[in-house]
Amino acid sequence: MSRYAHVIVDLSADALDKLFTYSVPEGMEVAPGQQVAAPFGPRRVEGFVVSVDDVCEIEPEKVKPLYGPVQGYPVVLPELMELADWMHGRYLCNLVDALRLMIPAEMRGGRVREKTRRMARLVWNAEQVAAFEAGNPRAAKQAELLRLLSAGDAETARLNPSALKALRGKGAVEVYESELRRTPSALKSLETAPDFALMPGQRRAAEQIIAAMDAGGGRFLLHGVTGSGKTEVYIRCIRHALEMGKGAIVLVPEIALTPQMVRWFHARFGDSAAVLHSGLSAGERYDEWRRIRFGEARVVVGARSAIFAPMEDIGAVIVDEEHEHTYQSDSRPRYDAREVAWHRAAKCGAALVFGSATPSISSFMRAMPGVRPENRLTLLELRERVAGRSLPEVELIDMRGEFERGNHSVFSGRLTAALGECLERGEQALLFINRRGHSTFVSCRKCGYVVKCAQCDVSMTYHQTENQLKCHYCGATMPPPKTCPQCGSPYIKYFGAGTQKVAEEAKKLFPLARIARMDIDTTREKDAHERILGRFRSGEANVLIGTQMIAKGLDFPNVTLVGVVAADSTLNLPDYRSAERTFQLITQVAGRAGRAQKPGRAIVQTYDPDHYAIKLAAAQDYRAFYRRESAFRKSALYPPFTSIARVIYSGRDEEAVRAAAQADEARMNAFLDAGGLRADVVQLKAVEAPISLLRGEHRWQLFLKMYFKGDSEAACARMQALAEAAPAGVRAELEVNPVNMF
DNA sequence: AGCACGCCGACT
DNA sequence: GTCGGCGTGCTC
Repeated sequence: MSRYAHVIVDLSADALDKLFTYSVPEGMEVAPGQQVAAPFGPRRVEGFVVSVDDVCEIEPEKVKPLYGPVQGYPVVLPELMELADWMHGRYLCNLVDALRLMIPAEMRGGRVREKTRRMARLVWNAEQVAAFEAGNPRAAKQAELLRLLSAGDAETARLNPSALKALRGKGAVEVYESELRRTPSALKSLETAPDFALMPGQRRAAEQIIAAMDAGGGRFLLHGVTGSGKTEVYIRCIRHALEMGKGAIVLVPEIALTPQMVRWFHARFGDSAAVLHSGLSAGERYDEWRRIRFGEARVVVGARSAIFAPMEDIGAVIVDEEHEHTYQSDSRPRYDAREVAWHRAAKCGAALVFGSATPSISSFMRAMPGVRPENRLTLLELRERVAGRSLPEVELIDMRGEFERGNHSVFSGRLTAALGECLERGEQALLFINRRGHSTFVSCRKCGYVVKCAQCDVSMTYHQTENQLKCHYCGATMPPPKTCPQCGSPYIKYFGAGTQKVAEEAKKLFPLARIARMDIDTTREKDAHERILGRFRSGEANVLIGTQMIAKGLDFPNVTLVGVVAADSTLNLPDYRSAERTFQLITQVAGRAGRAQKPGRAIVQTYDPDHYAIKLAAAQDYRAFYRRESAFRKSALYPPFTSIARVIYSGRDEEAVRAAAQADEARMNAFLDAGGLRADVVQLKAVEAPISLLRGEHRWQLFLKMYFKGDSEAACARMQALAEAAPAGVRAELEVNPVNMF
């Protein structure tokens, strides 16, 4: 009986999102999840075997035989094949798009290359070596080489080439290729650390999760104030998973920003910990992946895509800082790692733990009473910081008063005084400003003209270090104008403050300040994060000024002051989550202060001190914020009470883009009426996107908001179909739960 | 995704 | 008359 393999070819196109049937030649071993090579039209493609059976549903003469397996083992575990299938339905992506997430990119297209090194090995035994040394007193270099190799094999690159050549000629030494495992730099430290003693709250939380693991699953929201030791709870759960003979996956928002977390895990779990993230070199990523695939590493710490780690028998899946939007992918497939984690944990009977000091509104809602069991998270709370440390005292400064008193600096009187005292005591400070660059916009004082990017509908930011205006959306640069391009007046003014300006003013104001600046501009190079944080950790720098990337997860014992330079910079964005993001940011940044013996203090500057997000962040009252914010979402019909989807249309021809969006609005209306879905819809509208021009392309959007219980899947499927059928010259892309609203 | 086939405009 | 534009369709 002939056997057939049903294969998804490794090409991403809607027309190829189906199984192709190949015959399996006699004697060839293939299994589901195996990567195979196959003929495809005139060419050779690679693909993933989905199933193997003896059913062939197409005309037998069309069937071609497989060339063969690419790897000797299934690269996609059965569990992950299922997960890919689920994603295919959930995220409306091609199956191959999901499958591609499950293996390192270097394994596709025959690109995989083991990194090898040429090594030299001694062939002769000790007597032969001794005899040679005795007989050739003048061959000192060769004798030295022989002695070196007696101690063990060595890389040829480190050996004297002529001596090596001579010895190879004599048959004394041979050279071989050795496969090399690359160890990511974050894992190179070999320090080890014992587990800490737990506080009662931590112990209760860990015990509950562990009990659930023993019972075959469970979902938890670990809400712990900053510095309450959530990591230690994770570690106990992972230990328990290992004791059960199971593995664990830990997701962190962005691994480059949490090197401390990685070091931590390696110190605790040694070589059984692996890291996976985009900052690894191709080879490193491949090696780590294989260590997991073959069970050498049983704990994975990684960013979003680590949820697809080829780990068998998972006991715990942990999502740290679950409120972070980096868990949502912003390119195809637009998956949400938290949802995938939820699904994967459920499938393999693992405990799922979402941890945060500032949970997302939607997660916290799931931890409230009355939620159906399949959507429920069990709330675990850590109300205290470890070792009796107190939360930082937070002080709000009304910047309007400062301005009226004639203080036009970015620092209020209070922050200036506090920073001065902090530095005098020999302690460290963190200054947070959510804008990079120097001035956020450049404008003419006479006519009000604002310099905008020619390619994007966005004002340009002045960068002093390069003396250039930059567009933060497309990266375009231009020299700052000397006179107004519109009215010719010479009164060009630079408004708003970014990290560069804050650094500059701090330098002027505080002679004691040794400043380190951390934002995208200073962290472009590899390992720059580590270098900057290293300078700060060692005390070489005593003021760290940065954007979002200093807000999270940093734990420096000597930091006693945190300054939030402009708390409302994120508050007035056209996004329903702006209050939530502002609250999270302020709470998280403030939480960086006072993490060791010395008490901490945070000073939050704002022009809007009465806004509930800012007031409640200062009070560090998550519960009150949750109540306020969820009431707002409910009354204004925003998620999680509704769901939002949109198709973004973009193209160079403004008219064509507009027409495409409006035509689809009409089609969508017809679909909703025909399908009886009208009552599920809050709003459907084709409108110009908030950023109407990006990289020279005009943008419109078809915006859909539906009630939570409505059939949004059907509506999204239709929107996806419309997007795929967009006219030539217009790109259209569906976004369900868009990451941002621009 | 590629690559072939196929039907309409400007070129030696 | 041909070369070549990229629209449509197919790949087991």
